[in-house]
Amino acid sequence: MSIQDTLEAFQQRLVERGLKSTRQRGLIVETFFELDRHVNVDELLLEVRKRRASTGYATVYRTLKLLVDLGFANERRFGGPETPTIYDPSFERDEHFHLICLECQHIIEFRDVPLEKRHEAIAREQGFTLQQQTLDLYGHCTRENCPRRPQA
Amino acid sequence: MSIQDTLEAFQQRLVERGLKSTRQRGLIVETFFELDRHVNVDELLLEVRKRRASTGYATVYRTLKLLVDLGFANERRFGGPETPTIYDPSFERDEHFHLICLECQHIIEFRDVPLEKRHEAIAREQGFTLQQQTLDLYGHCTRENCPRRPQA
DNA sequence: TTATCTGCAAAATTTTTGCATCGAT
DNA sequence: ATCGATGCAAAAATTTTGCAGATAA
Repeated sequence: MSIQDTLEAFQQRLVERGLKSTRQRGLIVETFFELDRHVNVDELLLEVRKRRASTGYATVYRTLKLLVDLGFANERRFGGPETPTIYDPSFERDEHFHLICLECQHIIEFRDVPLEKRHEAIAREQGFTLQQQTLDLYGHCTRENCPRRPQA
Repeated sequence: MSIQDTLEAFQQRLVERGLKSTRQRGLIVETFFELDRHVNVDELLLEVRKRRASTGYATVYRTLKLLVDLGFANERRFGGPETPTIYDPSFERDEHFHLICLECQHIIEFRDVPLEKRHEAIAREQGFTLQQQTLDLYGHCTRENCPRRPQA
């Protein structure tokens, strides 16, 4: 799904909800999807301000909440209160899971459909209708520059 | 593992780290494990103050962080920034996963050893040494008093 | 005794809100 | 024209920190 398509889908959802499709929202959402990675509010605001300097904090917060409500992003925090809240682009139940390095904070995303199905089955057994799932695996990675990289 | 055992294990870990075993810490930790459920800082402080009214916020925060560092608790937030950070008692790799009702916030904990193994295997494939894992399944539950309970 | 811990209050952070103005429909 | 959206600044909420006095080793 291209950025253009995603933007259009977003605009459409806005209208369906009786909300307005404004330049500001378009700009923020477009920037968010172009970056196409985990961002915190500051990073996104900074990027948006490169294009329109007068953009306010509140608008970015409000637009991100909107993205979450409409299912275009997930709000996450990997770690305790001191770690920043980040926003993860996601389109339509395009579930993906995370592997997080506790040392260098490097994050790998991966998909695993059988696992998704398994989770659904578990939820069903417990009388739940599954809407969303998050799986976060924390460990030590093997990247060159990881400070606690296992020796070869 | 009894509360008494857990308390002792905690005290021992403290000493190993060159930290002091104080009444305050004992009290807070004991209260935390007696409650034996997800609590936020306020709830815990309230409970601790029933036993010793002069207890300060900062000490509870600091002790909870200690519990997390020593592996006796996990710091979690189920939902966006508006949801409270909660602390979940956990002893020694006693992994458990969560099913969260999006309507009534009811939380079911469950264990699933095969799933844990599977996660370990996934991490290994990606060159990670797994240290911790969280699986959160969000959906709608079927409790009597759940506001969005499916009709029978 | 000495280093750590505690409680308080202040500070730092993060997120939300009120309100006047602006912009989309 | 109307009603929602935006930007600013202030407020609220959450978490951390500095410091003086208290406590454990």
